[in-house]
Amino acid sequence: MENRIEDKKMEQQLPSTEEKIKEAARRVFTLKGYAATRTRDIAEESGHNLALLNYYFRSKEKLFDIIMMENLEFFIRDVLGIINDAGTTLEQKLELLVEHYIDMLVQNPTLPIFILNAVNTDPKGLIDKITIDSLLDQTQLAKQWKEMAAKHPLPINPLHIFLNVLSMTVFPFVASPIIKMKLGVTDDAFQQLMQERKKLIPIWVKSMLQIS
Amino acid sequence: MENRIEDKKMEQQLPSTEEKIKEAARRVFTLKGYAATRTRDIAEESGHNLALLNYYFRSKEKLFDIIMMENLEFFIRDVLGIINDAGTTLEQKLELLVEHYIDMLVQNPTLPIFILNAVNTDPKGLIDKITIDSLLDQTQLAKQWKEMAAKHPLPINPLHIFLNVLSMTVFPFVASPIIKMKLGVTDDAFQQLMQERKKLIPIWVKSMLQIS
DNA sequence: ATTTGTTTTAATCATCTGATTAATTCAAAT
DNA sequence: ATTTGAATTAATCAGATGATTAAAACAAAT
Repeated sequence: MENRIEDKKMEQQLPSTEEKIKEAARRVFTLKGYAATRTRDIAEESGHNLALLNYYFRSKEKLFDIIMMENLEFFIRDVLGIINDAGTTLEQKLELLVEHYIDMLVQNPTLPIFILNAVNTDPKGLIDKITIDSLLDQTQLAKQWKEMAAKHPLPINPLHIFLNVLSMTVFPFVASPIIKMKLGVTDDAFQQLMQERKKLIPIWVKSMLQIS
Repeated sequence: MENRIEDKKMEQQLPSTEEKIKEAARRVFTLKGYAATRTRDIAEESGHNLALLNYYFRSKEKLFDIIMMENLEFFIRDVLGIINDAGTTLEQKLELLVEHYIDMLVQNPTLPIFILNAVNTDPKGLIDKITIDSLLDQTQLAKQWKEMAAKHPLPINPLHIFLNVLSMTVFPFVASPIIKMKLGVTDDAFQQLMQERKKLIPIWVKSMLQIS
C-alpha cells in the first residue's frame, strides 16, 4: 500500500470489471433490446464470467434499469443547458439543439431505437422514469417562445413544431437500416446527409413558423 | 347434419382456428416484438392450445415471418397505386400519400415500431424481404419529380424531402407513448393532432421545396 | 506467514420456452 | 357402422436462460 495514490489513479483510468460489464451490457442491450439480450451475451461481450453479472448487479433487470437510466440521462444531458441559456435567441437555440442532437446521434445511432422500443413495450413503468419535468414550462426556451407567440400568434398547435424538430432529427437514425439497404445509401453518404441536416432542419422549421 | 350448408357458411364467416391464431400472433408480435413474445402468449391470446401453433405454422419463426410479410405488404399496399397514378399531380400525390399513411397509422399505431425494431435488430436477413424494388425509378412519381427538378433544380439532395415526409408522418406514432405520458397529451388530443398533420405536412413540404 | 475482504470462476439449480408426441374428438366419406 | 383424415388437446421433452452457490485466486493489512 506504498503507492496508494498511483493505484487509485490506475483504477480510475483502466475500466474496472464492473465498468467493463456495464459497457458490454450497454452495447448489447442498446443493440438488441431487453428481451433479445441474454445475460450470457453480456458476459461474453465483457470477457468475464456470467456470475460476475449477478455479483455486481443482482439481476438482468437491475442492470438494464441502470443502463436505461444512464442512456436517458445521456439523451437529455446538455439539452437543459442549451434551452436554459438566457444569452441565446430562440433561433440560436433551435440551431444548437439540432446540431447537438445530430452530433450525439451520429456517435450513438442505436440509442433512439433502444429508447423508443423500451418505451413502447415498457417492461415496467419505465416511462415514468423519464423526467421531462413539468418545470419545462419555466425554461428560457418556453419564455422566449411565449414572447414570440405574443408578437406573431401561431395558428397551429406548437406541439406540431416540437414534433417536427424531433421527427426530422431523430427518425432518419431509426430508419437508417432501410435507408442504407433499400435506397442504396452508403454509410458515408448517410453521414453526409445528416451533416447537411444540421443546417437544413432549422431553416425548414423557421419557414414553418412563417407560413403557418 | 341436416343443415350442412348453413354450417359451412358459418365456418367461412367465422374465422378459422388457423386464422384466429394468426391474428392473435399479429397482435402479440406487433405489440411486444419477436423476442419478448412467447408462443404461450399467442396460444392464450388466441384461446387455443399451444400445440396448435406448431401444428399450423411449424415454428414460432415461421409464424413470425408470415406476420412480418403480411405487415410489410400492408404497409406498402395502396401506396404503389398512389405513386403510379398518371392522373394526379406531384402535389396531389404528396397529399394523398400523407393522408393515406396517417389514416393507416391511426388504425395500426404499433406497426411502425414493430417494423423498425425488426429491421434494426434483424433476427434474420429480414431486411431483404422488403421489396422497395429498384423499379421505383420507373413510377409516375419519379417521372414527375424529374420533370419538376428539370424546371426548378433543387440545391439539396431529394432524399432530404423523402426523409422529411416519412419522418413527420411516421415518427409521431413511434414516439406517441412519450408524447402522451410525458407531455400530457390525451388520446383524443393526439388523434386530433394527427388529423391536422394530414393537411399541414404537405404544406410544410411544399414550402421546403420553394425555399431550398 | 496469517488473516481478511474482495474479486473471479466453475458448477449447479430452477424455471422458462419452443417443440414434439401420443392420444382424443370430430366431421366427412365409404 | 366403419374408416379415414383432419383438428384439438394434455403431457412431456430437451435445451436455453437467469440466478445461486461454494470454492478458488488474489491483493492488502497485520
